[in-house]
Amino acid sequence: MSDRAPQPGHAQPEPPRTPTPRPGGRSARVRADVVAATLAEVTARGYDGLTVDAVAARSGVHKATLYRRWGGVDGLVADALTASADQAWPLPDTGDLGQDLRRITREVFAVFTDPELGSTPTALITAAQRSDAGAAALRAFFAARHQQAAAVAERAVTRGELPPGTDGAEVVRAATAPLYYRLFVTGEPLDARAAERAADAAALAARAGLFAPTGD
Amino acid sequence: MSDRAPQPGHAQPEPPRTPTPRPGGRSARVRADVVAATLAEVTARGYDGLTVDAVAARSGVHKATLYRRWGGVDGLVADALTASADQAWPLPDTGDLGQDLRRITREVFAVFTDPELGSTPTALITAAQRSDAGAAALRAFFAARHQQAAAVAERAVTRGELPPGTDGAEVVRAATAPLYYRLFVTGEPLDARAAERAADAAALAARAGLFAPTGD
DNA sequence: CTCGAAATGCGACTGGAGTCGCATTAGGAT
DNA sequence: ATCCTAATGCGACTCCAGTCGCATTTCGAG
Repeated sequence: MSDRAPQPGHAQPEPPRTPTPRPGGRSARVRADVVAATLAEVTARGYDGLTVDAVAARSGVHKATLYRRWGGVDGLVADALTASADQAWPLPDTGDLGQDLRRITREVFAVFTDPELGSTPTALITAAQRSDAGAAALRAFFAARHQQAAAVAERAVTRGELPPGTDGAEVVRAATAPLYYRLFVTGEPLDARAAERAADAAALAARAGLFAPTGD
Repeated sequence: MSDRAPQPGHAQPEPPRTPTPRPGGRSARVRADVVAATLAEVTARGYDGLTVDAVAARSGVHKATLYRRWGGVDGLVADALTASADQAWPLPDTGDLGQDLRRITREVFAVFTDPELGSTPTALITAAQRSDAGAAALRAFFAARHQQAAAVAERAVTRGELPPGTDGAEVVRAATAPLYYRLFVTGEPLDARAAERAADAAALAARAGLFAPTGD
């Protein structure tokens, strides 16, 4: 407000000196607000109703800032997904692989068939498929999920229930894939029996050693 | 044409006589052009590059007509998908369920990992997930695929390889779901080994009777 | 405390998607 | 052959997502 301070004179050649010197600052607060607003918007209005303007209005951050830092709706979704990747799902430990896998698939079933619980992850996953940034965030998201859930298979290996060397993440993928397949690819209705069957089939294949290197 | 005379003088109240008397006409030709243009556009520019204007320009059909009849990009994709649902995939018949399923999953793998072959179905599936019309078309598309491919399981039942009452479509879903799961949900890379493992796991579960009503 | 630079706020501008009313064309029926 | 009507062509209009240049604020450094 005092004077202008228009970088006069100094046009010396110092291009790549400090590319990103001080990113930390209020940016952190802004980002938190924006992520929260994005999640709230995507939950309230679904993916198709998600607009940059709405996130700007809800978060109090200017629209141009959102476009500058996130590049658009895609980036917002990707960032929200990244922030959501840390949250842990309840991981069962019943002492039996089949039971554990059933719990996992039932949990997936319960979350995504509940309009309240499922709207946010559904919208997030749908939205993330549309951009490279979103796809990368989605990969990281599921990688974290798989790695986390692989523990049930690893415990089964320890118990001697599964052959050593079994790829735990692959077991989890086999168990949950039919559910996500229906939810996000074919759009077929999902029921509890399908969830159980998928878990049982995965457990069966895992016990047969199909997910171990020597099982080939 | 003889008896059914046109009541010219009769101004009697006949509101719901012929709401949509003659839809057939050049509409068929227009539709064929539009579907072809939509497929060409979605193949050439991907889903994000698909615009109504581009389809209008390529097909020679006016933009307003496209919006009137198809409602937008979503409807165009849905119609293109419906038109594509009839095309048959090569269906193996090796005499062994495991081999047949492996052929199927390898075919899926081959198509979707080939940039040339896979771009159209990939874009179509991605696009279809964004609207109700597209989702409905996608369901029909996969229903046709499943019903078609279920034949390999039904033949296995006839051979005595699978228990009677086995849900053939469910077997196919189990075999292919892990592939589509990676392709369209997690975005993980797809390899031939994963395709084989999915087929083997499905065959194993099917033989164990998990997809038969008594298998519960 | 003061200064510098980056990040944000701000509003106007642009471009294209989508809509509307009307003129024209084409197919079906008498 | 001729009329009737639905379907299409046409262009202008609206509206909103996304961009740009500049003013302002805030954080880090000295």
